[in-house]
Amino acid sequence: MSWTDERIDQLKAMWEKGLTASQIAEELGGVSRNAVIGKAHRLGLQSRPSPVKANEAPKKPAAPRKPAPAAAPAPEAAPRAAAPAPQPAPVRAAATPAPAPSGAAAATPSQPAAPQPRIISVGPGGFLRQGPGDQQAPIPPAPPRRLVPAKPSPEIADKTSLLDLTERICKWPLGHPGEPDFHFCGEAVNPGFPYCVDHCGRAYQAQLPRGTRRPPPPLPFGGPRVR
DNA sequence: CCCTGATTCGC
DNA sequence: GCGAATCAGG
Repeated sequence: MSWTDERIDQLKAMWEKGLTASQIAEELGGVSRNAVIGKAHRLGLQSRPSPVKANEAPKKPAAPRKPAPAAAPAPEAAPRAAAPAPQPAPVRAAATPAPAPSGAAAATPSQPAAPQPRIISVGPGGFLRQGPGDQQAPIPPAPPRRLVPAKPSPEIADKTSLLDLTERICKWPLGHPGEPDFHFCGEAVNPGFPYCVDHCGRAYQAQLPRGTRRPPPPLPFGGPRVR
C-alpha cells in the first residue's frame, strides 16, 4: 500500500482525532502501526502524549541504541532532544478551546468567538464523514451536525464496536449491522482464528459425508438471530 | 504479557 | 520517503 492523498488525509484526521496509531493502521489497512507513526511524524503531525517521553534529559540523554560504529568524528554535542518542550500537557478533549482573553473585561460576551474545533467524524469502518464538496479541504465552517459522544450511548458503551476489533478479539457479530446495539463478541480469540473458541465452533464445522442431511448452520449474517 | 508513541537507519 | 526494529514507559 502506498500513501495516497486520501490515505494521508484519513491518517491526519484520525491522528488529530486522537485515535491510536494501531487503530489508524487497522482502519487504513495494509500498513503497520509503525508505518502510521512514521508517516505521522514525517507529516509533521507531532505531539500526542507519548508514554515514553515523560522526562527530557535530566542527565543521560539515553544512549543511542545503535552505537553507530561508522566513523563519525564530528562533535555531536547534542544531536537530538533539542526541544525542551515546556509545552503543557495537551488537552485534546475540550470541544471549546476557551480563548480566555487576558485583560480586565476585554471580553464582549455576547458572542463567544466561534472556535474551530475542526470536527471530523469517523464513521463505522473508519471512513471519514465528509461532504461531497470538502474532498480534502480543512472544512472551515463548523458542521451544524449534532455532536455525538465517542461512545454513541451507554447501551453499547461496553460493547465491542468495529473500532475495538483487533487481531486477538473475537469478531463474531452479534445483532445485525445497522441496529443500534449491533456489536461484536469481543472475547479473546482462539489463537490463529478470528473468533473465540465458542464462535470458532459455530464458524467451522466438520464437513459431513455427501448426502448427509444436516440442519442449516446458523450464519453470522443474514440468518435469524443467533446469540 | 499487553499496550502506547518515538527514534533510528537500511532500504 | 518508507517502515521494521528497537527503545522506553504504562
